[in-house]
Amino acid sequence: MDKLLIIDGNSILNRGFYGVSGSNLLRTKDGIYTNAIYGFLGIMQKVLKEQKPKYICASFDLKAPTFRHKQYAEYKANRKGMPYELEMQMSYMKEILRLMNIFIIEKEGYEADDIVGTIAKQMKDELDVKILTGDRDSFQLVEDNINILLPHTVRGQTTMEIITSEVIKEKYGIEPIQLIQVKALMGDPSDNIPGVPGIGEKTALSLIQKYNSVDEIYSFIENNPEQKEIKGKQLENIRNNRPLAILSKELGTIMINVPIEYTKKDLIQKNYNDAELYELLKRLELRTYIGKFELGEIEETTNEIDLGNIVEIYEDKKLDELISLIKDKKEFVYYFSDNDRYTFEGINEFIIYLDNVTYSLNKEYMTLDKFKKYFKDIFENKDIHKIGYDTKRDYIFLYGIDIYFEDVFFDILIADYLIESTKTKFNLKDMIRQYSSIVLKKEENILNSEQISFDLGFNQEATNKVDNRREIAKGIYLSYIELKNKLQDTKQLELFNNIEMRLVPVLGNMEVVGIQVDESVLDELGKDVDEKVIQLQKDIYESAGEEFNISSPKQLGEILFEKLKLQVIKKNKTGYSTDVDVLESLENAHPIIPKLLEYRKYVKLKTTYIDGIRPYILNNRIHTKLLQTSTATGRLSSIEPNLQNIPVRTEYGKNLRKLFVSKDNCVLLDADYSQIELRVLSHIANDEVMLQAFKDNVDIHTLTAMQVFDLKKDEVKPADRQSAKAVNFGIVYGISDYGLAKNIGKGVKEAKIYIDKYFDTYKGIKEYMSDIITFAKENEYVDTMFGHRRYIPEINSSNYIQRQFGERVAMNTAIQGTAADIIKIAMINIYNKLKEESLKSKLVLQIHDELIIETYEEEVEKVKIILKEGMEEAVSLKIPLNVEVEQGKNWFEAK
DNA sequence: GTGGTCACG
DNA sequence: ACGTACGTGACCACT
Repeated sequence: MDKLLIIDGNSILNRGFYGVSGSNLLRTKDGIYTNAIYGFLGIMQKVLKEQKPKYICASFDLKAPTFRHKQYAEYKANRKGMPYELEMQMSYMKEILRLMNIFIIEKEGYEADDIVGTIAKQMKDELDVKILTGDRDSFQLVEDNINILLPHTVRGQTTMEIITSEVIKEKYGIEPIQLIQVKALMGDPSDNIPGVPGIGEKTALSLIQKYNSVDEIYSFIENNPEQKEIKGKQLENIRNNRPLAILSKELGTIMINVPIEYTKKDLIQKNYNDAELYELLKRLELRTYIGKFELGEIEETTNEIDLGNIVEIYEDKKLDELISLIKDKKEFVYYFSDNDRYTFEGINEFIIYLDNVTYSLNKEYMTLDKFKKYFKDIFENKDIHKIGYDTKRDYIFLYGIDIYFEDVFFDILIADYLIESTKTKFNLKDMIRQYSSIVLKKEENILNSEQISFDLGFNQEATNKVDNRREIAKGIYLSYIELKNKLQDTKQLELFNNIEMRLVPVLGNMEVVGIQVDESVLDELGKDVDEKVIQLQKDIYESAGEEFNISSPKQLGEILFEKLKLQVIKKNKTGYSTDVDVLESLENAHPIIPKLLEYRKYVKLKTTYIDGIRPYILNNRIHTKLLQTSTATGRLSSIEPNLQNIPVRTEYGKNLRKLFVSKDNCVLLDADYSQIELRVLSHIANDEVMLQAFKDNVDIHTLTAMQVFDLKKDEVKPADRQSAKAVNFGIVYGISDYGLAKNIGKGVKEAKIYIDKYFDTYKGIKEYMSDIITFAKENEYVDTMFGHRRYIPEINSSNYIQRQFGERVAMNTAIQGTAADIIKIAMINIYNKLKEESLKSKLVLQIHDELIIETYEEEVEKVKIILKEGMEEAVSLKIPLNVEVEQGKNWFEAK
């Protein structure tokens, strides 16, 4: 049977609007908002690709003064109007659909979902109907030939959940059509459907599962006055609110008889009006979709921008002139066009831009000696301002040829990250387009990734195909101007200059230096782990009575919950959950469980940490990449390999830390902040009680236990302290009773009492949490003490879950982010101090609240002080920061 | 390429 | 009534 795709236009546009909203909503240079359209097309494109429907249509609400009935008018009036930014996108969206020759159905006085319902029911016998909507209310339409495609957008990635009758039955235990009955009872506040007071989803579902419908519930009650199945307050509510239930049922029912006229032929998907569609998408600056909808090969050009001249430098006289011009102007833009940044040979071209002229120094002319002769001074002179993109890469490349690029003036990559810190993927081409409207001619001739790499394998031929030199140079320059203003506007310029830019050489240096490893540790530990894994595998097979892939959650789930009939604790999208929580709660249910837990532990150790790390060892050192632009809070992250999550919590896993050693004549100094996040919180919130506790150096978890559980100091048992610790962590994460309850394995009620007690004790923190949420709701962002800003559009979402998430983020970001800022400052100060004092010891790792320095034996005493004081005195808070320093030949000993 | 799981702060 | 603790990255299975 051919497929028909019916799009609920309003719902999907809404989805697009709230799904695609970064810091500043996507808009064109003429100020047309396009984020909802962007999201709509993204979802639609995905569905078209997956479903390939032969028939297609879309419907939209059309408001009119005619209403279904009087109550409806009131109901409608109560609904929140569309934001202006969304409303203005509606007509463009319809126009795009028209140009795609997609049949649009609207009818005065009817909503999109009613039209969708009507068409679906009318066409279900002839066509395989798929309804694309983000509205769960539409589930009631599902039947054998009608499925719902429900888009989920997570971090810009769209996935489609297919809702069939089976899914509904599985999920709710009722037929799809009965969802109307459920809704009649529970209501829906967001849609102003009242429902029966005191009845929520749980009760409504169980009632319908039992009695099938609202009517049957009422006849049951009436015909059995003696019944005891429904009783008390609930019975009273149901009995007294029959009119509400009936009204709610009516309001919650999607119409399937809207008078609309169309023929099956109207619904056929025809060809797009390519040329016009192309023009419109271009005007809306939605270039990605021009490609995705295959609207031909588009040669985009950059109009109206004066790219300036290009000057090829091929003789020393010209180069001398350029150098003196640079020294005169003291500021220039540069870019290394390359296919391998690790070596000088990998650079194809070096471009410099100033005074609207692009200078090109190509590799035939620019030998290594010449480059060093002319540019070492330039790059090492901090009074000459260098503006670039991904300057940490440049630092590393230049370091390799003995040029020490220690003062970065402006990196547009990092500037862009500060402007949009929730973004994780950056590339030069998009950035230039966004900030300068210059469009690079072809993808292949610039690098796509901002990360440094020791083994980039770019194809050299592709690299020189298109001449984009002026576009890149001018693009970086214009981005710099634009970003500088944005940093100013968002009050982040100081953070950018004093912290982020000064951190670049620190991180570059740490990457180049790397950390020494003793590979024999891996060999020995590997052998041990292998043996354990093999034995455990054997035990598990025996216990299960068959062999299967233990690492497959699917196969494991079948064994545990079908074959061994263990109790299902938790489910996930794909089936049974088998995570630690589940296994631990089944610990005594079957002898296979402890074996599985152990198996998982050893396999993790082997795959991720033993076999996983080995390939990164280069001349006995590991050079992890420290990313400065990957987290929303301002923390760093570590990749290839990740050295910020090396095991420490279990005795056995900890042994891996013996892998990380100091080189000859050195030791590792390891320093970490004690309770930095809580200290930061007490400072920001200005909470007297907690500040005093830190001043007196009392154990904060014990104090919390005393306050929250009403105990005297000697009455606090280790378990109490443990629970109190969880509460403190919870506060930092943005507390919720449910989350806390889950973590400490107690009831939600109990958790709530703890939280109330906590806020009773730490009144300043309570006030701070409520203030920060208010601030975030008003401004849709929060920031750290040093101004690192994070936008939280979710905080005003109409979706409860998203909104709650937004609130937790608001509470957590300033704390986590400020701590991140502080250790960055410490790193900068320590790095510079080591340099100033001509010490050879080097920073080698940062693990969020911990720094490791590979320290020469003769420098230990000096470095210890620099490290400790550098961290403790990074900032001055109302209370001291406490740092503990340890030393050892390896990381295990030094911790 | 995504989801599940698990390592860290 | 609603269903989650905050921030990351790597590995495996599976589609």
